[in-house]
Amino acid sequence: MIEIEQVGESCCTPSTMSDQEAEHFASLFKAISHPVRVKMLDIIHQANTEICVCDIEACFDLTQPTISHHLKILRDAGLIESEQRGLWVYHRIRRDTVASVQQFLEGFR
Amino acid sequence: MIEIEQVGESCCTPSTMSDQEAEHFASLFKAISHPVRVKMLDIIHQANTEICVCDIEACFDLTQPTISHHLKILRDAGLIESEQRGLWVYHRIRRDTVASVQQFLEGFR
DNA sequence: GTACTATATTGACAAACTTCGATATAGTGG
DNA sequence: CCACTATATCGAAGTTTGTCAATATAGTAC
Repeated sequence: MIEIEQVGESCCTPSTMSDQEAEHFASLFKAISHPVRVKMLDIIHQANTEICVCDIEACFDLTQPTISHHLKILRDAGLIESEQRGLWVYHRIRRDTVASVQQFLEGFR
Repeated sequence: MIEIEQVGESCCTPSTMSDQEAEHFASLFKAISHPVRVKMLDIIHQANTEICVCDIEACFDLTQPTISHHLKILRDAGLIESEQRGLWVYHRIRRDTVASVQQFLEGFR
């Protein structure tokens, strides 16, 4: 359970950000916060909309369940989308989500 | 210990990203991957270069050591910088670091 | 010097994360 | 149907993270 209690009047510089928004973006950042997943995003991006799990596996010294786990985290966060065709599952970046993270950071400049 | 072994020739879509780069940005994302720290960045940004720890404390239902811990994570990641003046420590966003994260994400669009 | 204040550090505990081996699911092809 | 392949899920072990209470540090004011 996360506790972010906004004390309202006693907070001298009230945040314009809701707890929901903070949690939403924190979970997005958490999804990208592992070097394997950072590299996965790059591999998927480089592959240009067509890459399957077995190809991704070949890039890492990790077991298949671990690769599958990291892909699920990226998928659950909405950072990639997956499509099954036959036995293979293909992946691509969700540019809308990446853009929303970028836009969020724009607020801190 | 993190293991990202690039298998070279067997990887059909070689990543253009070095392991170092992946780890660098993963650690930046990790620093922002907690709702308290997301909100802290917003509070510090809203305060416009002048806010001390005790002011930040007032915005959360957390103890002082916990606030100090989260601030240290942001500082170590280079996302904020801190300056002591008398008893107080003031904080501000490091726009260059935020910009570098934005630029990094630009590569995935 | 002492008393006080703001912040940092330490140590402990619970919760979450990462990884693996084992197993399950689901599609293909005989 | 059976054998095979690609991917997902489960369960457990080890590591990391978040939080607190207690304590330390360092600056201010007397």
